[in-house]
Amino acid sequence: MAYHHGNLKQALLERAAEVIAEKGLEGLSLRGLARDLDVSHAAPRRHFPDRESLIAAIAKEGFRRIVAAMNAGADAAGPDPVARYRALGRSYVRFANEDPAFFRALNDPQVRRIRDEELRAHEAEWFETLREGAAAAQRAGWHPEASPEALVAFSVAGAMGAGSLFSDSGWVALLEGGDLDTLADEVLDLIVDRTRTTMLETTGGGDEVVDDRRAS
Amino acid sequence: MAYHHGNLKQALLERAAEVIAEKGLEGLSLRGLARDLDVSHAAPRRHFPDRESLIAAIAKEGFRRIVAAMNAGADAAGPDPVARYRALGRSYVRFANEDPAFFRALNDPQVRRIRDEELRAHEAEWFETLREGAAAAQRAGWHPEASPEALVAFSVAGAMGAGSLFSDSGWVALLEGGDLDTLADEVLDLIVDRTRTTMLETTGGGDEVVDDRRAS
DNA sequence: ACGCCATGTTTACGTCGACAACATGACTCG
DNA sequence: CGAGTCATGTTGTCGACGTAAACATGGCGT
Repeated sequence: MAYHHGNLKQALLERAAEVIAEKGLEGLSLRGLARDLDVSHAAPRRHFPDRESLIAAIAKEGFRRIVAAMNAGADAAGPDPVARYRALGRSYVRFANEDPAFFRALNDPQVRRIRDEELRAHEAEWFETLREGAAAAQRAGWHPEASPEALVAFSVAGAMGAGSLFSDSGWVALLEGGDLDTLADEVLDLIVDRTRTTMLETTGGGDEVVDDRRAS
Repeated sequence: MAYHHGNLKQALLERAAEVIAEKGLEGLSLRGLARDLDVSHAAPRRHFPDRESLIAAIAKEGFRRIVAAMNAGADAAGPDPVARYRALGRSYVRFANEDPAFFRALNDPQVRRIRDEELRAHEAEWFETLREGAAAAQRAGWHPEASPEALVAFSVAGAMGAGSLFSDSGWVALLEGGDLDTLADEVLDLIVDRTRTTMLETTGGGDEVVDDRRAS
């Protein structure tokens, strides 16, 4: 039996993700992790000086994964900026739906209050990904009448809101029938509202755009 | 000196609201409240059997206040269903912006996981308020092409998302310049998108609707 | 071979939620 | 008016947790 665990840091992160999925963020304790990994209660301290830093590490990884998923979704959506923009949001919501507890943990007030340069940078990167997507879509004729910053705020709000909604079984239970994926698609359609593209120039335009619902 | 506090329950709720504003929900402890109110550490137990029930009580009051604010906003917006719908959302975002910590606490995963019939009923009432507002707006010609349930989901997502965004100084800091109230108005405009009203029937219509930005 | 350093252990302290046993005093009813 | 009952607060205790300091182990480089 090794006195040293070998790769305790990684094991902690992995087990922590499991615990969050099972009991949520506030069910996560350093001592509990230590027990689960058959290690003394103070061992995790060598890798994470306090609970907050463990959570910060998990959150950083989470934002990294989300941004990666969003970029992958956009790339799969092809070159059209509006389709790419829609795919950003759709990928975000899909992430929220596929790993609800993890997603909710990322937006937990407890996480949002952590002062950590790296974490902030990751958050900002997510934010900027949406900003650039919205800006590109607008350059392509989407909502030409709106101010760019309003479109950013609208995009962030739409994404976070849809993520919150679809990651929470309590809210989902209040939605009547239908397939969740389909409903999420419809919500994304309302957010992106493709007939808005260049509408102010060519009234009634937009009918010829391809349906990108499944692009992500 | 009274052996009995007199109105400990109310005092606990009030002090709890302060603590949440100062340190967030996880900074709230029964023992801490007891200290603040110069009462023994077990006294709060007589009124709230555990921490969760205290939080549930606060959350119920919160949803009650939010629904009241939304209805008041809608009433102030006049009879037009679309204007009323917009006012529902605008009031929600205003609430989030005016009492950020309290608003965030209401959407805390910790709260969302509480099993409490009354709390659930209050949440559902909020949800249904938005549902009815969206349904009325649609009957008035708003987004006639969309499925009602998609509009509900879109409304809930838009509201929660905008609330999350504007109640979080971290996110707000990433928004560039401008007045927050104005930006919130613009976001609500993008959500409601009044030129959408009866657009499919009378293409290009909607220019004659009054501006209800300040209606709430 | 030696010693340093990363990594884990042990012990300890203070806070917390929760529980049980007890104290006080207000209010009721005979 | 006096006894009892009940709501409300107190004290004491337990186990879990975060955090910290002192100590142990063993791998690795010089």
